Amino acid sequence: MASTYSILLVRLQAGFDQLEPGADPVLRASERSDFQVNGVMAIAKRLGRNPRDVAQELLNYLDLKDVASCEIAGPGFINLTLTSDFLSAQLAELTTDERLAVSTVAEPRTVVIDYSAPNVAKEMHVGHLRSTVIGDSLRRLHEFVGHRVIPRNHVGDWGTPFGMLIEHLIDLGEDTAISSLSMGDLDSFYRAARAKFDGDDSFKERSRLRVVTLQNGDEETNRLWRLLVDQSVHYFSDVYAKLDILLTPSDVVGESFYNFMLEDVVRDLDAAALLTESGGAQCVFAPGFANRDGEPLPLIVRKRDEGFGYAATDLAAIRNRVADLGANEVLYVVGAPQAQHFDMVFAVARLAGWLPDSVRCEHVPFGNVLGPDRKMFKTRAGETVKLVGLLDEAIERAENSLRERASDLTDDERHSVATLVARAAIKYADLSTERQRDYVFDLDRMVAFEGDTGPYLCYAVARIRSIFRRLGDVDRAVSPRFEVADASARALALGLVAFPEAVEDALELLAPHRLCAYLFDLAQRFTTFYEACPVLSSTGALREERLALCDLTARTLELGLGLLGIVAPAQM
RNA sequence: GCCCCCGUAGCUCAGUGGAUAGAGUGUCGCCCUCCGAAGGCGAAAGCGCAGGUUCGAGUCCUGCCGGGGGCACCA
Repeated sequence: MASTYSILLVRLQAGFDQLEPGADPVLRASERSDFQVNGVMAIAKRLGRNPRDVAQELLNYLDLKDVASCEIAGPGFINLTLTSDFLSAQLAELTTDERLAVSTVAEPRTVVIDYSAPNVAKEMHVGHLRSTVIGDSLRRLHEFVGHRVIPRNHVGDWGTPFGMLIEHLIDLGEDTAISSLSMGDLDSFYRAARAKFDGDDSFKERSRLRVVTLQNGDEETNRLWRLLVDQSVHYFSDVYAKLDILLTPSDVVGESFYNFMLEDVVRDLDAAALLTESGGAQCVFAPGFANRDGEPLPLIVRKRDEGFGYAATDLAAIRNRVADLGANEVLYVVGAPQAQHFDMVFAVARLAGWLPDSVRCEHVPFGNVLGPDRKMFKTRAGETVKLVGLLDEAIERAENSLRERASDLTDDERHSVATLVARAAIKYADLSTERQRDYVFDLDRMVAFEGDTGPYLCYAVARIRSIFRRLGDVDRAVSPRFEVADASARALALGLVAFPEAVEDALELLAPHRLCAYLFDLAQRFTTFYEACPVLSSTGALREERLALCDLTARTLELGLGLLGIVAPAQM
């Protein structure tokens, strides 16, 4: 079905085209009426005419009678009020539309989304939360509208630390090492290796040699390396499961995967005459980048010691994604500090011809997670905060909150509900702030059942579902005629029909927080309606309408939360 | 020094060049013989500063102030 907004826009566009072909009607939701049209003033300006006269003329061209009434207001706004027939018809269509009026795209793209990217043999910590949660939501959004998403978990599974990690593994013995890693205590393994590396020169030398044998493809060394990687990937999967993140081991395509392509990357850059030697390193100088002295800033693809930098890996990855995976779009959900690096990598990839203009390649940056002191979030001891620990604590707090509020859940039920609520709390808190901005991690606020939180949205869903539980699940299929006479019901209805634009907005801007804001607003509209309009004690057509509004609200919240990677419990 | 991001209510945050800048939280005041008060209704409270562009600026441009980040071989 066509969304309410899109129907209005098509009609308006036809009218605007007669004034000035292609002019944007600037259709927006409004507080003064249902929608407002702001585009007239701009046209009047260009035509050198009085805006209200132009608005008056436009009304002659507009064919809106069956959908909305118009009123010219202020300097030249046009306020639209939907006819009750039209609003009713839109609502009726929604009741039978699984997609709630969100259309699928006409031209599906192949979208590579690079997200999460933890490091092998290292704990997943809060630093990975944003990439993981935001990337996962972007993935769900793209898939929902019909794009083909290829997730890539670009894990750090290569480089100099692996010499020391493998030597440490050998020292421990495989069995001991594996059992220690499989307990998920990756950090202590890493730290032990690090400590030996820093304090024991012979170990350091062994580690250095081990890197060489690893990179030369020594079979036994690679087997040991593979053990480390597999154990870590297994652990990551546990964390993803715990957080309900879609990533699987088959999405893991780590740095090592591109290893054998790096020689070619450098060779081809050289062949394209893009390569320059500088300070012993092989570099590409893309125009527009300067260092702190104002001199050209290189992208170093091959270091002085002949090793490859991560720039080479990222270039190889772009090539692979465009040429082999057929990506039309590549999104890197990586922290904001890497902005310049990606600018340079993309610039070089374009210079080399590996990234055609037709391919959208974009760094999707996000701000830091800060502690209460507004510095990077760390424990009191200055260590990174484990993701699983965070989730466990959130579950515990959610469970306590649920226990306090006399609910008739069994202990098992309460625990599984608490798990869902805790996930909702953490994910929603992360997704609901504007991506680029740093945010202060405050578990108390996240798990609060009051306010703009995941738990509040869960509660809104649970309340609605409880109505239908009382009802015994009957009368659900009726598709009533909607009158939406009550102001709060009408406000709710307008919220319901706005869902497709919220989804599109989040997609276009790669901004899940837009969807969050919409869902919270919808939940508030619902509770206002719920206070004003008794459902079960009403009768006849009114009751049918109210039940249908309840059901639509629950479905919209559930679908919207689902696109954020959040599952709301039906009861809590 | 150059570049990027951010400065909105006491606090945490929304705000696609449009009308009277919105929420949450906290504070204060109301509302449970009524479907889940984990809620609702109401009040007080704000765009860092100065210019500029525009019919119209929180939004765009310039400068300044304040905070964070990046700026050649760790990714």
